Amino acid sequence: MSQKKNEFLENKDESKVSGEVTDKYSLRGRVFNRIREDILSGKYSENEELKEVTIGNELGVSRTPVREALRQLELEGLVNIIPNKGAYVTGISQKDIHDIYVIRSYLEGLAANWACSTMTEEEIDALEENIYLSEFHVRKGHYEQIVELDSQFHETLYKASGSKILEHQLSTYHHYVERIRKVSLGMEERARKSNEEHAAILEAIKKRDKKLAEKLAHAHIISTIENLNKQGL
Amino acid sequence: MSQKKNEFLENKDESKVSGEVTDKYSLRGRVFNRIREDILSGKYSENEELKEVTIGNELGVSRTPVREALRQLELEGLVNIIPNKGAYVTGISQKDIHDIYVIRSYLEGLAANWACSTMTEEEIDALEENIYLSEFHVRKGHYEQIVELDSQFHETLYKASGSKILEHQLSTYHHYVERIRKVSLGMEERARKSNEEHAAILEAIKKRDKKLAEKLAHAHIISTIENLNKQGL
DNA sequence: TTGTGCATAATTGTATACAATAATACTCGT
DNA sequence: ACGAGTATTATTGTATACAATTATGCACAA
Repeated sequence: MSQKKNEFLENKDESKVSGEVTDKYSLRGRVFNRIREDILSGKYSENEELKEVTIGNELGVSRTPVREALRQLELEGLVNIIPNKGAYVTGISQKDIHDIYVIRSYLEGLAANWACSTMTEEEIDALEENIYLSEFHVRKGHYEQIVELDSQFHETLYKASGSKILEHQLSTYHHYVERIRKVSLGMEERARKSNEEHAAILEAIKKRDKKLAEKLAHAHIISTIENLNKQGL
Repeated sequence: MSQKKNEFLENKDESKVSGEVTDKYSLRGRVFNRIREDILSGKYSENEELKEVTIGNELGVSRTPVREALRQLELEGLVNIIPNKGAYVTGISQKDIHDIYVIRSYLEGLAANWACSTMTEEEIDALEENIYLSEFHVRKGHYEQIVELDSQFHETLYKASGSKILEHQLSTYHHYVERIRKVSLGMEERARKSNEEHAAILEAIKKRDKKLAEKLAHAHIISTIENLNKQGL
């Protein structure tokens, strides 16, 4: 075998994004994330066949981790596996992304509603700090940090909802549209407005006003959708 | 090895439930369904460790299909895998079930709303037949068929929503609570009422009245929750 | 030329072998 | 008796071998 010093086998640390399910430090986990990334980024085209040996060779690993990764991606809906035939890229369309945001608008509302009952003081403090910090980075134009803080805000909210199921689902969607979020928050105008909306949501939760919190969280995502439309996404 | 004629290896046909992701005819698919069933039915207790070889021996298969199944179950949230340690049963609590129904109440509403734009004549016909047939089986007390028709009704609605994402998610939840649904629809009173609600939802969709369809579909699931509470679930 | 059938190759499905890691038990000194 | 350190075992992680299935190509007849 060519033994071509594959950097994939070395690269053990990536930015730790919250809400991860798959193990980042096993080969399977890394193959999983890699393929997912490649699908979401459009490296693979719709309906393209993903062959276990080919991917394995590209990444310098055997079929085993690749197979496991593909099976998991099937459950995420990113690949379609036809038994005894192969794994085919499903990809996600513009409409899919739109649908995810609409679904999220309901579920984030629900999370905010539930969080009114279950959010702890520590979580409130964490969100206040998040908003404060984010304000700073927006002024400075630190987009990397803005995106990370946005992730943290939402993940904290999900956890604070007190529902394992809801948290799991929202995390999945949130990660799904990670790429899109980076573009969206790349506009200063939107980043600022988004943070203001976060602040309003937190205020409602602090007052334990379920209806208001739900409405604001819902509106926050709708507002994101409108922004995406403006950007032609 | 003991070679104890394991019936698991023979049993190739099970009731074909719609919305299935995993292949029922591969070993992996059958192991997956079996473990899921065992977790949902309470055969495994919370936090119990699932060892690959043990399960493999019980089912008369090697570790490979078991591993793949466990990795998939991790994504469904039914097991928690700690790298290099093991797979532990997460199970789903009463609260989880309740949460799923609340989430579904929103998403089924959304599905009904969207279906107003996208449902075809064929789908409408199928649902009308479904309701008509279901009426018959309710009168006769054929609970097996009632549950199957209920599944079909909802799966058709999901598909008619025209959203791959929404369909996928609702199917997953729907299957998650399959066991519960059987109990719920086992009450004649509820089975009858449920079918009436289906009819009302379909009428709204036929009139392409999005708001009404959404409201009725939402209420249908809420109504189911209330029924479950009545049954002490 | 076209299409059918068979041989061959490519690919997935499953089992097993080997490697790495974590859990357990044991030894030995105090 | 007790604990630290180490050897042993158990278990998971990955690679490879073999089996089953599907795709491909070629021969050959109409």
